[in-house]
Order: sequence, then structure tokens, then C-alpha cells
Amino acid sequence: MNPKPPGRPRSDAARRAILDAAVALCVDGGYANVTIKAIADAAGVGRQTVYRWWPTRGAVLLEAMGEVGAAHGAPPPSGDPVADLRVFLEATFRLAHKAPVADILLGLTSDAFADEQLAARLRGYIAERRALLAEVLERQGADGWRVPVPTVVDLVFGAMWYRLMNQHGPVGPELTEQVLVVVAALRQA
Amino acid sequence: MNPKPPGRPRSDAARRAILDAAVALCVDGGYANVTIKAIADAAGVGRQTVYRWWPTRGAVLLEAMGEVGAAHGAPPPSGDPVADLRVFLEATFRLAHKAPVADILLGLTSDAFADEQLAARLRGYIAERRALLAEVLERQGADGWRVPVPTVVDLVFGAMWYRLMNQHGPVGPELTEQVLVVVAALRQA
DNA sequence: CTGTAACGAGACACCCTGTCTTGTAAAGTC
DNA sequence: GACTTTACAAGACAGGGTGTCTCGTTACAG
Repeated sequence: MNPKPPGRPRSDAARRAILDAAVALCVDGGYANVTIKAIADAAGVGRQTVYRWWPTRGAVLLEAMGEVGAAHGAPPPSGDPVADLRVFLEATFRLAHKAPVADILLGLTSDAFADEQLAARLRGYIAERRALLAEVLERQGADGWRVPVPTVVDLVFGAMWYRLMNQHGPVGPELTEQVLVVVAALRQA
Repeated sequence: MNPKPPGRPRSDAARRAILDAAVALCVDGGYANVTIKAIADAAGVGRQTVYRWWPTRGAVLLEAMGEVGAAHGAPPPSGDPVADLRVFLEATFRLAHKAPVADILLGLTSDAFADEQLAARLRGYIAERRALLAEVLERQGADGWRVPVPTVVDLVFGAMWYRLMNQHGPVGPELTEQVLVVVAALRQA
């Protein structure tokens, strides 16, 4: 039902090298340092090979982020919803601190303002992350929130991103505990 | 005590034309459309005139945003702190919706990742906006918050930015009312 | 009138973009 | 083994932005 198309098959080695090179370039040099030409050169790949499979650098980085995100899901229910939330927040905040993640996602967001296709795919990625947090929150109950759960998600992830964006405050254990206090206060008394 | 330096004085007309052109370019074409060359051409100005006073496009746009921000302060205390907060949030959300503001600030943030000087100045701008909200919040009392006021500021502005960034939800009256509920819940019972 | 510095205009080398071309490599088909 | 088809690495190419530099001009002070 999925007959192989004729011709030389896509090189998975080239795909890996491109994704890895894109992330590596972002690590040392920042998002602005990531260009299609630089990716191709660093990956030891022809530029056309990149353009054949991805329309923009954003598409490359988004696919790389997808792999990272897929490896960071919600924790299995432990029976204590608040503990689950703490675990998820700690993992998320740690992930956000890994060198290029915040830089990449912010750059993608910026690029997305001028690229509707990229914007749509980025929204999909963000929606997955939001759904993950919503699920963990609703382990405390689907009802009985003072504001809708999606708004709670926006408050929590928003505070995280806002700090990462402007680097005016830490995204760490203190924030985790404060978020837990806020979430508790948003449960009906 | 401030003797005029010799030579031709700086042209205020050129300054204005450059700032206005930068914003106009962002309105139609997005942040990516704003380049030093485009600014200079649109402003009818030599490119060197831009480089003489601003090191990067980011510096130009940040100065333009400073003017916008300066025109949007906190409302005078009405006696009802909650009403004050509502007024401030409504004005802020309306401002964030004005065509280029979100685009510019997001683009600046992205540029700032690769430009420490710009980052520092942007942090200053953000700090002003954060201080404004903190002041309005503390009209309800400087003490008695379940989490520190700066964290409340991050939650509120964070949610706003997070929605503006990813455009997954509206930044409008509903959010205003939900934020008011959250703020009320964060006052000690 | 002279000195000084900003101004508009544009030349210059450099880099990235996105497309195109060339020759080669890897798969299925006959 | 020849043929077809597609991916591959390498690089040429025009177009556009960068940041610097050089013109000749303009505005203000002494």
C-alpha cells in the first residue's frame, strides 16, 4: 500500500546531518547565525538538498524542535496531581534552559510573523505543548477552576516565556513553587 | 554648561523621518521587511545618516517604541484599585493590538539574542512596562500577595505575550476579566 | 570667510538567498 | 547489464542587504 517510488531514496544521513547542524549552529552563534548556506556547509551537504526538503531555515529548526519535544511528554499519573504538576514544570523549565531551545523557539516565532506556513506549523507544535500542560492540570479536576484551564496554561507558560524572552528573572525552582501556589489559588475554594 | 558643539547640528527632520519610516515599513511587510537600507530609502535619507545615530535596525525600532511607550502610562488613581487595573489592562491590550507593536517587540527580542547591547536596552524598556503594572497592582496593597508582585506581573504580561506570539487566543476583554479574577485570587484570603 | 560636522547620494566588497546547472550515485525496471 | 528515475555534492549566478568609505553640499559658530 506504500510502494517505493522509483529513483534514489532520500538519504537519512543527510537529513540527520542537516538537523544536527542547524541546532549546532544555533548553539554557537544564536538564531541569526543559522542560515541555509551555513547549515548546508556545516552538514557537508549541497544547498539544494536542504531546499529540496525544507522551504526555510525555520522549517528545519521546527522539525528539530519536534524531535526534542517528542522526547519530553507528561509524566505518568502518580496519584498526586500536584506532584505530577511539579515534575512536569521542573522538566519543562529544565528543557527551556537547554542552550538553544529558547533561542530557536523565539526565532521561529519571529520568522513566523512573516511566513504563514511556518506560523501554522509552529502553532501546531505550541498546541501540543499546551495540551500537555492542560492534561496535567486537569488531573486536579476538569472543573472547578476560577478561570478556564487554557487560560491557566497561558499564565504559566506565558510567565516562563516572558522571563526567557527578556531574561529579567530566573526560570527555575522558585518559579515552579510559585506557579504551584497560583494554581492552588485558582481552584475553587 | 552645554555649549553647542561646532559643525552642522543634527537634523531633527531626518530623525523623525527615520523613526516613522521604520515603523511604517514594519506595518506593511513585517519586521523582516525592516532593513537599514529600506529605512534610509523610505525616509529619503542617506544610509550613513542612519548608521551615524543608530548601530542597528533594532536600535531604531526600540527608540520608536520608547516614544509609543512614553505615551501610555498608568492611569491616575481613581480610588478603586481594581478599576484602575482594568483600565490599565484594557489600554495595554489595545496597544498590543496596534498593528506593528507586537511584531516589533518580538522582533527586537529575537535580535536581542544576538546583540547584548540591544538586549540591555530592551530589558530597560521592559522593566519600565513591568514597573508600571507593578505599581497599579500595588494600589491593592504592597503586601498580602500569595506570590511576589513581580511574579504576578510576569503571569499577566506573560499570558498576553504568549498569546500574541502564537496567536492561539485573543488578547481582549475576556482576558482582562480573567486576569482580574486571577489577581483577586492571589490576594491573601 | 574659515572650521567643523551632518547631510544626501552612491560606490565598494562581503555575505546570504533561491534557482539553476553539472556530473555522479543509488535504487527499481526491463 | 542497460535504462530510467530521483537524490546527491558542488558550485555558478543575479538579486538584495550589510557596513564602510568617499564624494560634494549644507548648516551653524566664531
